[in-house]
Amino acid sequence: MKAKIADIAKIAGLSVASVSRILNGRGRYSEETAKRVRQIADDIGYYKNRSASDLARQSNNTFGVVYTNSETHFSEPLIKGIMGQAATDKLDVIIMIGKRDDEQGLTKIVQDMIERRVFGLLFLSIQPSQSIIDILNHANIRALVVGSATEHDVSYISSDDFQIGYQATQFLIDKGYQRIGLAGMDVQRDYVGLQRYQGYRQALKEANMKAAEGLVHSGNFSYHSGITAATYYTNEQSVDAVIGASDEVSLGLLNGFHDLGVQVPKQVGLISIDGTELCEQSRPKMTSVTQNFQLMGTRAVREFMALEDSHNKIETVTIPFEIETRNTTKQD
Amino acid sequence: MKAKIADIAKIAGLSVASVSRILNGRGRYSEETAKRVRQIADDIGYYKNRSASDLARQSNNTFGVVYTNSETHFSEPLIKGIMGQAATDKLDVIIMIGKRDDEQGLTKIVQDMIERRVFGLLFLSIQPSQSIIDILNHANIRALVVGSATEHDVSYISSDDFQIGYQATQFLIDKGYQRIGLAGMDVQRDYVGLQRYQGYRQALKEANMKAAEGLVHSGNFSYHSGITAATYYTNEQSVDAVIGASDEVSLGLLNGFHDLGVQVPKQVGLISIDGTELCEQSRPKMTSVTQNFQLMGTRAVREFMALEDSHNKIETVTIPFEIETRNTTKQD
DNA sequence: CTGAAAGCGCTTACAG
DNA sequence: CTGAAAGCGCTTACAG
Repeated sequence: MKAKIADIAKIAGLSVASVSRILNGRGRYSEETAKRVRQIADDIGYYKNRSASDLARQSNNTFGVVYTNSETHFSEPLIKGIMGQAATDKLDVIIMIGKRDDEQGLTKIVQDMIERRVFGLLFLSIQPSQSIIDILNHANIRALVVGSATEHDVSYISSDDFQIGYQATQFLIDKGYQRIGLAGMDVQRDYVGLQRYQGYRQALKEANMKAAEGLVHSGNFSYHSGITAATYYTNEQSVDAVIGASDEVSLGLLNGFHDLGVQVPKQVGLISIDGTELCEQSRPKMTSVTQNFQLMGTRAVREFMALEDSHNKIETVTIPFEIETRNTTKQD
Repeated sequence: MKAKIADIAKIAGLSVASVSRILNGRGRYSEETAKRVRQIADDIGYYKNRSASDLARQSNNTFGVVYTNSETHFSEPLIKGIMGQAATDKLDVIIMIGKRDDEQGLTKIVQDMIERRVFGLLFLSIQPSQSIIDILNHANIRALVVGSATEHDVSYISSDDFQIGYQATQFLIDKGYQRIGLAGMDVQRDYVGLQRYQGYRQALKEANMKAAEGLVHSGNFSYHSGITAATYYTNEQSVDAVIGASDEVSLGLLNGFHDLGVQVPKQVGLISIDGTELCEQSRPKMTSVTQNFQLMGTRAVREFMALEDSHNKIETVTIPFEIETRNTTKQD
């Protein structure tokens, strides 16, 4: 039988109410008896029953994060930022993991989170469908997509993907590259892909370069997408340089080119998007558009907190990125 | 105001008890009214309040997993195995993330899990201290370390680390390597490190080779450990081949050697321990002792289930591994 | 500073 | 097949 407040109360010769107040540091009580109560609680191994507490309080201070740890690598800094800020804000976070493109599984997770009455839900590396967003709205639970933009009706915290596409391309053009490929994402159906693609086109246009359709190779942000893109660019469509949609894609490109005897950066330049540790752990190290994922995580929970009182909608937040030159692009 | 059972009951003209039974599929009721009730629940957007439910049932079916996503890479398949099995067993899992070697943070997480009254706790990539284990025992919550062995008083599911050390060494000896290094873990203070080291010594001994102390280079399973080990083996202690304590260590070794102009496998052989996707994503691809992490995850939750009734202690389980030859060792 | 009491939303014997 | 009632362990006005 687990210890409960009543047990403490009996031993201390106090009422349940008083013990509750003391344990929660709420209301008035003498520090003297408080000490005794805490001692007793410790002695009998008391742990608050969260279900009872949450039920009585009719609220709780935990928020949920759902993410998928597949394909992409940037969840780590995101989580780090989130956990850090949650800790300083005395928030609890429970995490659940979903599979990408598993609508049913994701729905189950979301329902679970609703049953737990989390006060907010963060989506990492996942784009919730509109139907899931509707469920959340209906249940009156704030949702926030962090790490990537989305076309659906939720707020998000991410980099400016148009600018990422634009500046990555610009960077390559400035280096003197002519035929610039874009690989590893679906530039038609994926919202992020589309934004970046438009930035890419804009940069090319401003440089009076044509954006040959063949230069874009589709994919799903995975290592494997990079591998197949490398084959494509080697056998079917030559390029001077390519922009990889994620670090995984870029590593795939790097390895794929390597396996085909194409030298990077001597024969083809490469710039990656994300800038996680993978860029430092490849040889050659990869030049990248580095996103500030940790800051996104931090901001995400701050936004939630700011909303505690005001019932405004969460604003969409854009986090700055930077380009880090490493060894997969021409030195100048 | 969130919908509750009473609301449904009123609309349906039933008692709260009946609605509860229907929604949980417990007890007898007519399928006819059941249909009506479910419809109403759906219409008004009802979601069970888990706190109330768990409190009333005095139990719940969620277990917790705590892990750290740092340094090491094998949490992915582990989680995959866990989630898969949890889904088929209709179990809920909540995840919390801790930092390695953050005793205080870990304690907080464990307390949180106790407050939530999880019926079991899995530790991934983390070795809980004895004091944390004591807390858990005291709170009467089953704990299980998965992915690595531990000297503390908890059950665990892992590979046989002595055998890993032994067979990796044996493999290298069979290939004709003479001076065999062991890098990336603390073979004195880390339990896993110690086991593997003993296997390593045993294999050398059986081959009548001496285990020069200088061949072992300490570390913490990280990429960085690999980098420094490569420098060490290049400048201070020559080796024919080295065993990397994890894929991260091995990648560090590979890159470190590369940066120093040492060729793998031409000048030095390398075998990694873990066998995650990293081994396929490096160039050359890394030969590895491949552990079956996904199976460990699956088994972990199965063990929990098996214990539902019987109150036996969880047995320690050993999962088989295999050696996969790739390109960082001599071809024969 | 402390206690009695109501209530949070659900579940579960028990009785019918 | 259905309902009235007690109870899960805590919190929180309210009264003193």
